[in-house]
Amino acid sequence: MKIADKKALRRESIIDVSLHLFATQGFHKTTIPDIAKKLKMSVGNLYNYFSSKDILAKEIIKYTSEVLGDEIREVNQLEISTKEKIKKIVELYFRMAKERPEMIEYFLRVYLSHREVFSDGCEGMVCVSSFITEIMIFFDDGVASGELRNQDFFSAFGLFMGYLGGMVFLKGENVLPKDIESYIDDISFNIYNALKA
Amino acid sequence: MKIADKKALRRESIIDVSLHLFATQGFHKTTIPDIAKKLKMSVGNLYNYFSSKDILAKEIIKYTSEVLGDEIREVNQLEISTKEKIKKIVELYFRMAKERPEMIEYFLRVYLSHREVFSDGCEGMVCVSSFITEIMIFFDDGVASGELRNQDFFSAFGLFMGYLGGMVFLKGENVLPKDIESYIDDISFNIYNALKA
Amino acid sequence: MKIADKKALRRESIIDVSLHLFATQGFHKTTIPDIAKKLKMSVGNLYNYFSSKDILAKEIIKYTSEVLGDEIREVNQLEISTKEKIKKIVELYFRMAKERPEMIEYFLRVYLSHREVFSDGCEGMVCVSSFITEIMIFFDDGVASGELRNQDFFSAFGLFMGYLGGMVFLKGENVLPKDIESYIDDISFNIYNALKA
Amino acid sequence: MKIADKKALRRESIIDVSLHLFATQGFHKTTIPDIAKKLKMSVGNLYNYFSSKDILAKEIIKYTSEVLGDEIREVNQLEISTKEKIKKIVELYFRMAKERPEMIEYFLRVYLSHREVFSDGCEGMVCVSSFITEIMIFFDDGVASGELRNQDFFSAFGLFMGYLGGMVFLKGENVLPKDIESYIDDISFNIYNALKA
DNA sequence: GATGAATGAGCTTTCATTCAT
DNA sequence: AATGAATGAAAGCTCATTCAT
Repeated sequence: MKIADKKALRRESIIDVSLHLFATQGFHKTTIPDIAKKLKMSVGNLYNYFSSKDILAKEIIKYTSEVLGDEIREVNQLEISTKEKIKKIVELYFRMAKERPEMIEYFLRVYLSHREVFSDGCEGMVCVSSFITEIMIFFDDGVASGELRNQDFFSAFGLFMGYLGGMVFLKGENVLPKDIESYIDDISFNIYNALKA
Repeated sequence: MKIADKKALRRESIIDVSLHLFATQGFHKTTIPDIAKKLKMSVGNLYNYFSSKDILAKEIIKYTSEVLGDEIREVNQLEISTKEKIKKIVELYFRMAKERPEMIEYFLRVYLSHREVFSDGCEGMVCVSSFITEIMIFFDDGVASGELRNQDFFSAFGLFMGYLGGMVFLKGENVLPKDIESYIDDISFNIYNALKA
Repeated sequence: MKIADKKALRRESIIDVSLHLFATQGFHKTTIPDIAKKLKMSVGNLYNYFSSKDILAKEIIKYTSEVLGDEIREVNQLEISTKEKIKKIVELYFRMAKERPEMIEYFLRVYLSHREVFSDGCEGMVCVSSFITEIMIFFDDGVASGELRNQDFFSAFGLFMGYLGGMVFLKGENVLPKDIESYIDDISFNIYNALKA
Repeated sequence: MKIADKKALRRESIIDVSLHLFATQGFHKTTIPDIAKKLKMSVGNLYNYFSSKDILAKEIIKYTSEVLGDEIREVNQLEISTKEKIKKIVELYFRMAKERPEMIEYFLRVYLSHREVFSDGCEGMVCVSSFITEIMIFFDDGVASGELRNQDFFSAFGLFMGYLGGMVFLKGENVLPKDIESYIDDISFNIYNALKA
């Protein structure tokens, strides 16, 4: 394997481990030595890959946004109704919340609430644009096909994503009486009703 | 004034100042000396009122939840349709987000994302029960009057509060093209459509 | 003793100990824990007195400059000839270099050569102005009385102070074959010859 | 070109670049990777030429001392009066301070003030002997020809070099009101007066 | 010789908390 | 009740040096 590839792999493994630790233990409770230890890597070497903890946090949100964006793009490209797309998106969101909860938790618990960290370099959601763009496409397509009411994008975006985020937050607090995936139908239905033409 | 009253007042002013600082600067960026300084009080004395920073954080979320709960209770007690109540709640939420942004920001940026702090003593949302209870009453009343569809409470709660929280987050990120209060009608409409019978 | 006095004393003892360590071990080789340890004080508390290592370094040079300035002022106030004043100043400089070598060494080895540290806040010798001012007075008086040739001040200052500093440097390198105080006459004579009218 | 020559060239370019960086940024602020980067060389390879940062620093001072010594030797070999030689030396010193300030700055700001670094291997000025030797020759010649007063060498050396170093220091601090070269006459005059028979 | 990823001790600085007054 | 000096563990980050390739 080439050295460049090896470096890229190492880089991704750092993102992976940090994402996990930040999401589960919190950004401030997770120290650089914690991350290095889990990676069996020296602290100094970690800094060869990411020159500060804040920069690492920003790279993680970009990465996360891309992964989520890619998944939604696939839904956008399906030849199905907007109603069905909504369900697909809710499904994939909750599936991720179950299988790779770190990603959604990172969004909710790190990105959303450490403005000091993201204010410099991630202003105006530029670091989550991959994700936002796909939601925008979903919405525009729905409006274009006449299935969704034409309204301010952020009003629709806030509903969709605030709702899903809120549910995952409730899941994280262990207050949901049922498995989160059992809410898929109800929630898709509510979203569709809210947004339909 | 009695000494007990004086103490209660002092206690509230600590909550007030801390709420403000935590919400604007972040929980970790705000130090106990910062708070004491702003209160013109010694750190030692501050510890006579709240025995740790974490306990202070928990008392603040209880306080905030009560203030928000009280406001919603007033709406619940009005003799108006559920549709109108939705609008009133959206209005009061956005009004607070504008006039006393600390409260909503504290919810979003401190409570939501520092599980380490709130996990011991605020499990399962007990520290925000005043607020949740009122939303529950609102929902049950709506269902009882036949205006709202009978569905899992958390499914409805997630929609309502996730949506509002999401909008305030977007406001905080300065990405909303319009003043948040201009969204009141759209959002109330969406929520009503999502929840109506 | 009043608390304020106690604090002032503590502050001075920090300056004293740091001056000593910086001058003998070098600025970078001396760590804050080193200083704290020698003072039997905690690292954190040291930061209550000086908010950074650089600031501490700047306060020390001001302090040193004042002490030296005070000594020279006394000479300036004597009713003696300029020739005699030169000798007095050389004497006091070498006496200090012998009795409190840290001061002169600090000048030579810390202040002179860590521009990064002093560039912000001590530009253009403002931190050593107490000392420079007295040399200026000495020189102006000498010119006024007709004993010294009227030349550019810096040309005279460089001679006087560069010479004395150079000698102390040589002393520090242990290359002088004789005790530094035995050079007093020769050096005073040279300086006088160089500057006399 | 032979391999040995290539190595010598490389070695010199390392000295050159390091001298520049140490003199301008300070010894501790300059890292080995900084130097390697500027040389477009790997750090590992740099260590093939100089086995530690300290050793590099010592080689630089030797090199610098030789360059300065060579220049002064040329003056010593001229058939001119000691008075004229003084002026020539002041001229060359200030010319260097202007054209290749790194050298003089290295003397003043690195060699002079990092005793920890030079104490092992450069004791008693052995690393600057090339330079000192020439000054010694200058002085002995002047005494032999009857132009200079016979005094302790270090007393004369401290005057000459302390003075010149002091002036360059003042130049570096940007406090000199005039260009340093405009001081040549005054300073040469002062030095001559101080040392003449 | 040449590379640069990797090491890890050590640095400055912060801050929740305590406690003598 | 009130003060704020004092503590000290722990954080983020740096960098001279090594060594597998």
